[in-house]
Amino acid sequence: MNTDSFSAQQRHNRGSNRRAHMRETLLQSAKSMFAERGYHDTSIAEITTRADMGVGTFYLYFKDKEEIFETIIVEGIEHIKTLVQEEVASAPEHKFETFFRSILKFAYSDRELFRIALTGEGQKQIAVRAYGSVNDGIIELLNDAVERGYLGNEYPLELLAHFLTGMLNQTVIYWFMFDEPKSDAMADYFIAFLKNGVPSALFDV
Amino acid sequence: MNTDSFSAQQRHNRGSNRRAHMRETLLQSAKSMFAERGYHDTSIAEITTRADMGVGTFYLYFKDKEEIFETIIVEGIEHIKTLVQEEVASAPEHKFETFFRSILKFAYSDRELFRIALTGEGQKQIAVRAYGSVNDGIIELLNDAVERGYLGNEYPLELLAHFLTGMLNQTVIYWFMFDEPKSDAMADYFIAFLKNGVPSALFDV
Amino acid sequence: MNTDSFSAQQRHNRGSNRRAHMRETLLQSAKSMFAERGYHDTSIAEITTRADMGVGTFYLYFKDKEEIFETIIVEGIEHIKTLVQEEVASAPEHKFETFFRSILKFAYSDRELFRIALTGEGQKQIAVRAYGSVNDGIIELLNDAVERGYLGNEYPLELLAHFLTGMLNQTVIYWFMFDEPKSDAMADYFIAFLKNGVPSALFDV
Amino acid sequence: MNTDSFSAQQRHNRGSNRRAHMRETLLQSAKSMFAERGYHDTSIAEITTRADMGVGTFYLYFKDKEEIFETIIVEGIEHIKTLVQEEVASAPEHKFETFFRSILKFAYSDRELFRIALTGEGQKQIAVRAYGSVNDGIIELLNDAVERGYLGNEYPLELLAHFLTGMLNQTVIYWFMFDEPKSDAMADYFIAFLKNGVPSALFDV
DNA sequence: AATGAATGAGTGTTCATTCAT
DNA sequence: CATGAATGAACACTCATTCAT
Repeated sequence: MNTDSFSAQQRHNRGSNRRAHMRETLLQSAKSMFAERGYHDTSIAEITTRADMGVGTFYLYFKDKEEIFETIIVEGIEHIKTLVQEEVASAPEHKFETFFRSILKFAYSDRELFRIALTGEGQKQIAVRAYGSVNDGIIELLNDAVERGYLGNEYPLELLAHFLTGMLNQTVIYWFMFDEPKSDAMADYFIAFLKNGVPSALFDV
Repeated sequence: MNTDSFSAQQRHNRGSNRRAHMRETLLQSAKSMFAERGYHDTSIAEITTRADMGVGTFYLYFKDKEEIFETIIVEGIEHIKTLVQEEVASAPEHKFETFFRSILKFAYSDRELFRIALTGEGQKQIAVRAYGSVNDGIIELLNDAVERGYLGNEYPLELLAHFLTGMLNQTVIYWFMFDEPKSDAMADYFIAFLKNGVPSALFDV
Repeated sequence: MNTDSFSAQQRHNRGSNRRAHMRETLLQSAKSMFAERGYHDTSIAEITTRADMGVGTFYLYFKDKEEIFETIIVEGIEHIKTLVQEEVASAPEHKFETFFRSILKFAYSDRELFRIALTGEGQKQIAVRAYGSVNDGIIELLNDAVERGYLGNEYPLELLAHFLTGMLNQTVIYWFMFDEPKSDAMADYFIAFLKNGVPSALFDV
Repeated sequence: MNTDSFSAQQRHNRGSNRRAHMRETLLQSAKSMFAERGYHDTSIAEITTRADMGVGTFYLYFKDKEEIFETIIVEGIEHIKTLVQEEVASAPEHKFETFFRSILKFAYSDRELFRIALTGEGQKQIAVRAYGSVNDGIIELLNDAVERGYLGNEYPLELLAHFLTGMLNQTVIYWFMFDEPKSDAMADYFIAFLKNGVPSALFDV
């Protein structure tokens, strides 16, 4: 490799890194703006100002406002999914419990993402897709349990998955208001609830 | 009372009724528009056109777009709350179970309301407030149970309430996609889940 | 007719007149702007400012920029067409000559219109349509002449019409630069040229 | 001349040729884009992409979009002018007729150029200047004829020139719509019209 | 009270032009 | 010289809100 081609390579890498960096900066800027003010009350100009760029630059990286919104959600979910899958894979004996503990952990650390998905509206379907993704993960888990004989037909799986998704969802909303309990303690309560339901005495009330 | 003041009264009543009727028409129109197209994609002009009124008339009844949105949610929730409280009051032996059966029943019959609250882009946390209301109802119930000794300190009440709210919430979302099971059967599953949680075998997966 | 319905009628007329007046003001404003600066260099804001209205008002009367441009051309041509037809009809013995004298007269008095059509571009086809209209008028005249035996097949009519249209067209361009000769004297030269062509001696040069 | 300066010269020539070639490529690219899509709907990026260059390169050869447009017209006209002058010079007995036959021939073969001039939205009167050039050629011819006593003062020369320019102009427009008659046959009609004008019988219509 | 014409601030998006590499 | 990423002015168009009638 001669100096010329090396420097060419180097320049290309620098350009490539720069490009990735610009894109990431825009994503971060948009993410925080969307979280603070919501999708409709955030303008492209505000996103680029916070990213310290010119307005036009935005359109070098994203087709339109919708696309950056979708990207934030989709990539965010994808990222969490990967992390959760890794943790689940590393605990093959307790996949079910690990799944919920793991998802709560990462949801807590990326609460902003969920706030956006929940309040973002954006093309309506995107938030739905986000939750769909969580739901699908749960269904997969339940199916696996059924196949391996750990679960009967007590409930339609779809429905059970939705109950669990709803609990996760609302837990994040809870965190919008209160910071405690943090994800570990929260997961304990969550799991306890899953195991026992509500105290049966309540049904005498 | 002389004729004059009588007719004035009468006129006043007529005016008053008329006023209430106009307001109601606007609320219905806005509710259906918001449900169909979402908050941001609905214009005041569309609301008044569907209500068969002039645009200006809107502002005689509501301060702005925000206010009618809030009114729809708040009054809708208030209405359901009243209905639920009546049913709960008529079943003093099974208040807890009745509460959930009742809320699922009315939520199912007024799914439009929840769709608006959910897709309305949490305009200034209104949707949150809506769920807050459901949550408050649950907390009240749980407090009552604690006071009467039916419930210990297994979970922080706030948290338990959120789990339950989340389940209710997601159940409505489930109904956006599937129409079955309807509210009665749904309530059976819901209650069963509350009583038993998930099959404990799942924790061996 | 009672006073009430009379005043209603009156109000409606006033509104109707007002509407027509607003529209006309916008058309005049746009026409002069387009003539001065061309289609692309004229903004809606400039049009409405000159018309002493708010920007939004523009869209109460025209769908978009393209539409007002088209309207100016089409209505302008239509208007001139009517005037020319009236003059031609009033001189049944000299329709051919009258047509050109008349069109030159009105083109001179509405030079702005032609400048717009010539420099406006706008959806390319519009200017073409404008000239098409002039051309069609000529063709009609020539066809009539053929049917009545005054014209043989010396030239393809289409072609002859285009020669004449081209002369008219360029005459208006001439007027963009020089104000003289005015339409009457110009028409004399025009007609003389039509009658005699160029001095045949030129073909010996 | 030492080797150094030789190679410098060589390098300069190579550079010079290269420079001319780049410029020409850009002109061709812009010309075809303008012809296809019009001045305003063509972006610099599209011009350079078609020329297989970077956007920035454009500005090494032309000050701005306006300048390349003007260059296309001016150089195009200049080129045709040269060709016409050559043909005219080679037919000293029939300069007048040859001029028109020649200009029609080259206009037909370079219709793209005229389409651009005509639809380019008279950017700063460039199209006018283009026609001015044609007009000037005609005037020169007529002046020559006057000086040599072949032409009297039947018409103001300027005016006569405009009539002829207008006919040429419209002939090209005719060719935008119909491909026939081609330039030779067209020239026959054109000359015939110049010689005879319209059949005088038309003035009885 | 009811109307709807008028308003203009606000926003997404484009594109000619610059300049660091 | 050549490049193309970055820029930001400019603009068409929307729509919540006002106000004269």
